[in-house]
Amino acid sequence: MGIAERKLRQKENVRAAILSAACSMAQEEGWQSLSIRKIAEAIEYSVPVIYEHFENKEAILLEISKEGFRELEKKLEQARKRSTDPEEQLKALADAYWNFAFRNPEFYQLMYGLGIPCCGAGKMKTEFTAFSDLMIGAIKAIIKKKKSNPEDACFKYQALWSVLHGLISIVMMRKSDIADGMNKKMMDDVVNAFIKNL
Amino acid sequence: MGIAERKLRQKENVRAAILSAACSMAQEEGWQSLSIRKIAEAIEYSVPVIYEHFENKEAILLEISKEGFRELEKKLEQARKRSTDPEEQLKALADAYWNFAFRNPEFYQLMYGLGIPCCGAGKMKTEFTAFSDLMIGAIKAIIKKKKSNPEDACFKYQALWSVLHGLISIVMMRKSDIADGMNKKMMDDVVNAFIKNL
DNA sequence: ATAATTTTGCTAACAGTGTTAGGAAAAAGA
DNA sequence: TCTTTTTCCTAACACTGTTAGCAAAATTAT
Repeated sequence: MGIAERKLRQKENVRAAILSAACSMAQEEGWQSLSIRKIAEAIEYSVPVIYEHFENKEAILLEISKEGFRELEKKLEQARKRSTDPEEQLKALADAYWNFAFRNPEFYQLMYGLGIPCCGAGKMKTEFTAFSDLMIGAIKAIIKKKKSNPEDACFKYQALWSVLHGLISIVMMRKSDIADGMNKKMMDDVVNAFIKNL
Repeated sequence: MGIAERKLRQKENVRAAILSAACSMAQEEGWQSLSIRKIAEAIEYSVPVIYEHFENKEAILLEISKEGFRELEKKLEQARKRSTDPEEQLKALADAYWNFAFRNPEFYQLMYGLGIPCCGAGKMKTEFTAFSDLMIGAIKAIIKKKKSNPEDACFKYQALWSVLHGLISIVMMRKSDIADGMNKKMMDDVVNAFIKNL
């Protein structure tokens, strides 16, 4: 009897519809404006049906997040295959990583827990400037001492800032998902290597 | 007549109480569980009073975020002053930056828009492993080709990951607050420099 | 001191959120 | 055909941010 199978298939369809609706809604309006009720309306079912497929909203987002990781991995795998030279491979990997992030910003934000509603976009220029001045000052002094190219100061600062913030935010948001190794000692090593290379 | 001044002072007190209550509540339970009603209860006023001091919830968070930047800048300034050698200064700056982030995680999260409720902590190990395998593979191959120290592969991978994610998330969340310069071209430069130093 | 006016701060509501209890209708099996 | 199971909805609960409208208190003017 194929009845049970048809039912299972239908159930699977509803589940897929939930994820698909959540995805496209997030892509259009961002995660903040995604609600269970809107999903229910989109899939033309009532709200409790959603809870038959997912324990709660977080479970839906978790699933989509995992889908994001799978998609990213696929892109990275494709990129790696484009060359046999490891240097080219690494460049292609970084390239694919960047492209994935900015072609699927909603996915990326979900995957790394980015996106508290209120970060005051456009209203923090002075704050960031004050911070960059401090860092660039020290970097320029080191460059001068080493007689390296002073033009690089700004670029070097941005690289250092990125690595600091990246490391911190990965450890802060994903501590329980990553290997130990990533910690303060690692940051010290990175900073030392950075200085050595100025 | 000091009446007007007293009133102004009282009003300022309420405003400060709002910010203080919001801060300590966030530190205890995180930003997600902070609500206007809870703030109102904490300062022993009714809800609409809060809206006489702040346009909306976002304005409160924005203010606290700015306070965070000021605090961070203060710590960085102190760190810089501890030495006259620029290399020591830069190390101290990075150190202070890290410490600020992990001593005030709520602040840091607010400042960089970290912290969507549902990032599925602890449930993404396999996903991250798949990603790291790809990157470490390429890195190890380059190291082998260059006959560098193979022990460094893991550390190098973490550094590259950090800088990629840091750069992306800064650009993604704070594009309108930072100087241009930070873009894909910059990432390419960073990756090239990284490869050169393997 | 009394009356008018402003300021202050409240209650109560609106529209939205995630989540769940309980029951009606439809489908399947006996 | 009757019983049982599955499916799915309405309605509610306890929250959320936000605001309209009103009562009481404080200030100012008469």
